Amino acid sequence: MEAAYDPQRVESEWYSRWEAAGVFAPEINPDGEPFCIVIPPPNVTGSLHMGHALDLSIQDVIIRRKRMQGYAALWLPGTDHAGIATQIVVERELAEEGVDREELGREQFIEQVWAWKAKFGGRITEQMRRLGFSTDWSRERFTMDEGLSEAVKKVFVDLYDADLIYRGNRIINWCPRDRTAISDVEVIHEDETGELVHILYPFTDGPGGIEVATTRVESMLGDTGVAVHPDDERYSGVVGRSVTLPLVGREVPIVADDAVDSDFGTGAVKVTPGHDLLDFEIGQRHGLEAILILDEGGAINENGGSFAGLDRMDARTAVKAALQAEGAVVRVEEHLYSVGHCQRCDTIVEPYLSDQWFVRVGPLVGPAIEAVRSGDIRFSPQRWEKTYFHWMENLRDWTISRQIWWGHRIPAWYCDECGETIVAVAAPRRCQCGSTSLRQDEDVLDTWFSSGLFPFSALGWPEDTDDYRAFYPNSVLVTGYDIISFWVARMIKLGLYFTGAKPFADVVIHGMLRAEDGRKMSKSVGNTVDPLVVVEEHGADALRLALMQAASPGQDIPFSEEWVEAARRFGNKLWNAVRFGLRHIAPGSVPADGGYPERPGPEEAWILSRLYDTVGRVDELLDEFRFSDAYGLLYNFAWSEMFDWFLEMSKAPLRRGDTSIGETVGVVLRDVLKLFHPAIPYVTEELWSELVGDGYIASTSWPRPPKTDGPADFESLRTLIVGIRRFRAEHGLSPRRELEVGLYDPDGAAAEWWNDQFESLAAVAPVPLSEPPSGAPHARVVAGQVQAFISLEGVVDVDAERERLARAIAELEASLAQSDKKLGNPQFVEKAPRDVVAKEEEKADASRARLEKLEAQLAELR
RNA sequence: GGGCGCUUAGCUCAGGGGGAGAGCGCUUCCUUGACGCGGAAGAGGUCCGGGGUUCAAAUCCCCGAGCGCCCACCA
Repeated sequence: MEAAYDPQRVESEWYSRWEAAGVFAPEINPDGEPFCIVIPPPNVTGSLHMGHALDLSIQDVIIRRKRMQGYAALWLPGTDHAGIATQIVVERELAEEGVDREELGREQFIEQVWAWKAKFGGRITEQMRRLGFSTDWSRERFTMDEGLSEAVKKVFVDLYDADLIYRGNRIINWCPRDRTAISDVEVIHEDETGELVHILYPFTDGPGGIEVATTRVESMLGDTGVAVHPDDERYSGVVGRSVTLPLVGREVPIVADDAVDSDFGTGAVKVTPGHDLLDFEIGQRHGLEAILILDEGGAINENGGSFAGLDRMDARTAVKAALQAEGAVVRVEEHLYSVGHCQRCDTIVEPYLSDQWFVRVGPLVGPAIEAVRSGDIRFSPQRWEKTYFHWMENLRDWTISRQIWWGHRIPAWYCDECGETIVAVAAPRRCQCGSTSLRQDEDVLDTWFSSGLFPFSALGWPEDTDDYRAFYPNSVLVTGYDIISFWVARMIKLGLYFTGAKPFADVVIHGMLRAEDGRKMSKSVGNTVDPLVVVEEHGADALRLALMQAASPGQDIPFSEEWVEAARRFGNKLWNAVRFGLRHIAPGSVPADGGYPERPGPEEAWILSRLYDTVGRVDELLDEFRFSDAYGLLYNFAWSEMFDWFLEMSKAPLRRGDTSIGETVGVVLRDVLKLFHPAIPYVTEELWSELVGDGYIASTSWPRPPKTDGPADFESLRTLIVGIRRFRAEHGLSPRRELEVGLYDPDGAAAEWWNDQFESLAAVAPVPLSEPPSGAPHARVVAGQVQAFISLEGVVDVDAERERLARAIAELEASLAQSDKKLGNPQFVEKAPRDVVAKEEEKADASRARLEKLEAQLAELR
């Protein structure tokens, strides 16, 4: 075995061997009970970021453990066509070559995107391989695959037939840069300080006027009314009258509507039905015309008169100036309000009246809420259910059409002759009116429409495939809280509606990875950390273990390279522990499972009992998706107990040629490798090949050590050894300095095996005493009934030891005083549980006994 | 306007009614044949503040402060 741990070397070969051996591809029969996770499909043109690394590391830990536990464990990978995001990327690329999308035309452009996908679509999946994720690539899916596209069409047509999809002329969010509609969840609201401009609209039929206020002054070009609250006495006389718009000259009515908030501003609101949702609704109720004043690129159109051609932001300035020139501006004040930005390109979005397709979500919401409320689907941590409910209960219809080219084209055709709309899976040849002049809708579907089907469409639905039958519903879904509304909620709604079953049983929500300073990682701030760079430096195992240790459920994580370094040191430690083992055990001699000694020696019994306990607790924690707790516990077991104590304790027996303890070293090391394998697959596989050499750790069984009772006197031994070490440290004695130590043991608890350990761990050879020594001064280390007496003669200054003792006595007295106070409280003795009281009594007794001995010793030293 | 989260060691964070923890950093010692990417022994904490419940509160409840996030038709 290589002397030094080199992550890059260790991580270079295993992945292709796992893949070639089909380790990640489950057989439905007879491998066992199915267990399935589908990946949140990343953008096909993207590259792996830290968030992916966290998300996928969690999934790999879950799936690798389940696989080891004997489940037919499927982790299904895939990528998302990511409509707008991908189109933007390809457009930008073409623009650099001087090619314009419009010039190219739709078909050619789409060809270009497919070419782009062919060229770069493998990048992110290669990166996933580098990180060691055990997805079954033989089942890889792409959201625009033929099968998945069929599923999309079927879902669209079925929802249309059920009147759950409709086309309508509504106010939607429009991104002028991307020139498409986007859904509510794709709008990011940010608070910004702008101007609230108060304008006086003069009455048409007389003097005076009505004052309105707006943050988007240019929208007044499209005003077709003014609204006030019906109960607002200030305006009771003006409802029914009309005002004349400055600049525009249009005469518009004053209406009364409940939606108006009398307490805001002047209590009168200008109504722009074409560019505001509330105004649209008011307009509908009062028959006000909706006038569009913006074109698709966000510039003022011909309805804006002399302002036509100006970008909306320039128009804002120009219209305000023109109004001021007319004296129509009453005042201008600063105003904090929230502005919607496009999630993809950060452009300010506009409310925009347009023809779009919508999913009527109302009827889908009830079952989706019930599935979570009843516990059929569980969120973990549970508090994220609140977010889910809150979002579900406040839903508006989902805008699903996008005015872009890359995506699933809407399966709707319009007849040129009669205007009929035909929605069908296959392109219709002729209309019912007989016409063959049919045009397909130009729009494509929101990307999330297809990803919302992924848990079942990726398994072959609507075909009744073996995979669908075996792996649906999925077992677990792992994702960040940022896409609960985009994705999780929609999968639940659509899954329940179309399959009649929940899409998954557990939803594991993790936090966002942040930069070291706690801020969001963002390309524009320039504080992103590329996981592949980290992997190159420290290895995939180190990054993965660091993420798992930091992944406190549902909580954001500031990324810190220090953690990765620490995790890599753990890999190094593990490496060297196995290297130590192999000095005493023949390579390949450790069985792949079992092999626990039937009559373990005391050191072995201790570590086996600790192993048993650790496996039990780790299993509980992992079943509850508490990854950081589980790996924290494992880390401490491996390092503090297995390596620092047991391996050290094994040295003396091994030197004597004790083969039994060698077997135990091998078996426990093997189980440590197994327990860590889901998090750090590479180094554990490499070490497995050295230690066990049989098959792959990736497809072996999860540890199941037998229940073993550790030796009752282990803690006494440990106390004495630590005490002697401490004695040396506090007196500045070299670890090599010989000490005369006598061991007084009235109960005979100090067995023979202790001698080895004293020699090995404390570098002393204790002499058994039949009674406590008298005369010459001694330091004393007390562990229950057993006491170690360290001769002070010629070793340390008696004064120094006296001081040391005095400090120990003071500490002990303080703790004893606390115990006595508790035990002296009758309320405590009566009301506290018996075991708590008993424990406290034990503690007090032990302290008292120890104190007595220390005081006796102090007296001896005078 | 509504909701959620966080506040614990110098730093970054776990924990969650009865012994205050980890990593990193810090101090002292150690060239023992697994590992100095290591070992041993330590120092360091009014668990944000104030009330309450309880025999017992860092932990549960209420109030407050600071920070962060999400949602909302904030003209």
